[in-house]
Amino acid sequence: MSPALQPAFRALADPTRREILTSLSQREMSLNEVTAQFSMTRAAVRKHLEVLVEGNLIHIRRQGRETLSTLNPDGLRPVVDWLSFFDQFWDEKLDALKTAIETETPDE
Amino acid sequence: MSPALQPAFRALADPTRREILTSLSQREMSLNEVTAQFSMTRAAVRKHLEVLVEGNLIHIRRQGRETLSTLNPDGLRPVVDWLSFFDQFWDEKLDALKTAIETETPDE
DNA sequence: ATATTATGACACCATAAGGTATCCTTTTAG
DNA sequence: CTAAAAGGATACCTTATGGTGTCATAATAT
Repeated sequence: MSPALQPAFRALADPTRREILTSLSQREMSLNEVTAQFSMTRAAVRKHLEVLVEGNLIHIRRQGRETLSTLNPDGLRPVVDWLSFFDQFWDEKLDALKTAIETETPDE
Repeated sequence: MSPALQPAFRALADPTRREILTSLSQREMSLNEVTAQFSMTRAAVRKHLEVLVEGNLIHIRRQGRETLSTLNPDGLRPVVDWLSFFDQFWDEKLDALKTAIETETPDE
């Protein structure tokens, strides 16, 4: 149950995989359906799906003769959490801006 | 002024680079200082820094004989924005939970 | 002036990554 | 039963990546 941050970040590093995630956010899709959205072979897409599984960003299940993939939003949690550490720096800038504005327009 | 999402995600995909970002969040550091935190050569670290610059996640400036790197928190913005699209799925789950709770304890 | 410090610039390497093509197996429609 | 549909599994290929080593160069301390 470890965070598994690396596999997730690794999975997100490829544009094709990010696009796949966006597609799967709409609905569950078979390998052929996912493949139809790209100009690459089914085998290539299958590899991307496997990387996404390793990153815990999607789930795959076999139904009959097709392989259905579904988005696993929770897998993004570790990533978002890691990034949230840097929120403080944005906040600091907002605070600085707020202070600047207040100082700029002294009310009394 | 484009988002440049890919270079940022690419830069974040490596654990060493993520660690560098964390270090730089503390203070500006020279190449030697950054290198001291890892068990790899200065050249290797320098390459990582270059990738971080391409991802717009840090800034580098030459001061005298040293090269100082500083964190650029704003560079994370495109990444966070992209990820925020998926927040809705978490919210949906929260809503489902809330609904479940409300249903579970009918008040009247 | 002269080491020493801090890098830049390359050349080079092994492995990981992203893709393709081919062949085999499992389901399912006729 | 038989062919088409949907994938799985390999083997292979090219480039990108993450690293190392070596040598040259700009700043600095003595």
